[in-house]
Amino acid sequence: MKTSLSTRQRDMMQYIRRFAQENNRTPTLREIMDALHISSTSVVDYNLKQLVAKGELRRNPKISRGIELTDARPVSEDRISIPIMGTIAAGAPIEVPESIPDPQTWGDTVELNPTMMDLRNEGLFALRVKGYSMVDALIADGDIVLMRHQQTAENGETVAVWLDHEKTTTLKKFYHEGTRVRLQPANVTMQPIYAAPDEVAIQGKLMGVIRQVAR
Amino acid sequence: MKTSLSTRQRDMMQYIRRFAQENNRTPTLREIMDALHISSTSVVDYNLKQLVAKGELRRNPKISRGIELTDARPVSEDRISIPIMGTIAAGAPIEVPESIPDPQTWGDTVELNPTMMDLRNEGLFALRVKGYSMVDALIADGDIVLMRHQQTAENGETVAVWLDHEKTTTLKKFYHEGTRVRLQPANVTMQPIYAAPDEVAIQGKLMGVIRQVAR
DNA sequence: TATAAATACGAACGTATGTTCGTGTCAATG
DNA sequence: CATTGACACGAACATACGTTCGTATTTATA
Repeated sequence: MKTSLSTRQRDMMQYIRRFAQENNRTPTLREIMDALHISSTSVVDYNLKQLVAKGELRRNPKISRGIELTDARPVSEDRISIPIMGTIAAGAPIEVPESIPDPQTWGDTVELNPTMMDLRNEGLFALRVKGYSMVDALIADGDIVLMRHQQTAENGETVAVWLDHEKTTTLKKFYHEGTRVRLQPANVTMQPIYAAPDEVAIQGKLMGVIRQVAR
Repeated sequence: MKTSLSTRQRDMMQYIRRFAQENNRTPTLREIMDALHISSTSVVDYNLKQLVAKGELRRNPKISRGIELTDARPVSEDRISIPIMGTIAAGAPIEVPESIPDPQTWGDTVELNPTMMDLRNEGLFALRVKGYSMVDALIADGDIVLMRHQQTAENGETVAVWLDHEKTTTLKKFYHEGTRVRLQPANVTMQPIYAAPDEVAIQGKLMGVIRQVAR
């Protein structure tokens, strides 16, 4: 049922797409008319109706600028922005922010949508990974790790923990074990660290990883 | 110069953002009026002017629905959709598609934007990883790997290669070595595979990895 | 070539939408 | 208590924008 478009209709589609792209809104009949040197809005209207019939567009009567592109609208507009707050470097303490600052002041951000990662938008922040200090957690140099601010952890969750004696923060799997906590590297060949609960402070929890290896 | 907003103005901003998000167009004065139970368009207009003065938005007089978010990203910004074509299971041959099918027929997709991964949109497809056959490449169970369809590779690139004798496809680092090719696991403790160039077929190249560990 | 279907024309019209303006309320200030 | 400035009201108004309609042109079809 792939009805073909007339030249004019194809031109109109192209114009509407470009216009929407550039202006964040769809054009009016008259804008289309002027751009394509059509002599009457009724001609535009006529062809618009054809395009609607052919499924290329939707139109909302009663609403000015009511043209809508049928394709350009994956529901995933529920996109969330996450601020990139700094860097994790091998050995160096992780820069974990005290709190998430005002969105206005964010610099770099990562924008996620549910098709790729479905996170509750709450206390999220991101860090760039520098070096290979976390290969044992399957995290490489250049990765971006997504974290959520939180002070507690369930057993088995990977968290950023502040170690009081080392004066550093590292990324480990967390386990409560009665009077002590066990911090387990993801790499099974490495030894866990044990500590008293009040010697460690959970800074955040690992939610996801993004890695780009080529372009 | 961080002028603060009145409650009403904050509500209006919030509503306008949400409306724009959902409808791909900004609301009219009357829509704002109804939504926020304001009794006159003039009140809306008044506060809109305030918001413009405070730099929160731009307005295009002469144009209906002429409100523009200052921080607005263009509607169909450069977001790219990548079809999730199947699964990589440990041991099993990788399902690498012969070619990218028509977008119309895509089922699941991942949507990327340049803030998280900046890829040339050309021959891209994605696979879900099942099992731990690729931990040595820092790829875990549940990850989504992003690949590009291609038949050739530069030295050192991680590619999906079809092995003629094994009748399987695996993910390895690729090296030309004169008359043979070396397929090197990312894990240095594992032995490389050597093969004649005509016994292997490069199916695609690893572009990125997406991992979600919690929500 | 006759006829129908598709497309184009342009003006009139009606509604959607933004703007203006005189007036009113309320809190802060002196 | 008078003054002032921020904000709200509502109705009238102006114009941006979509729709309709009778008529012309072009294109396909018999």
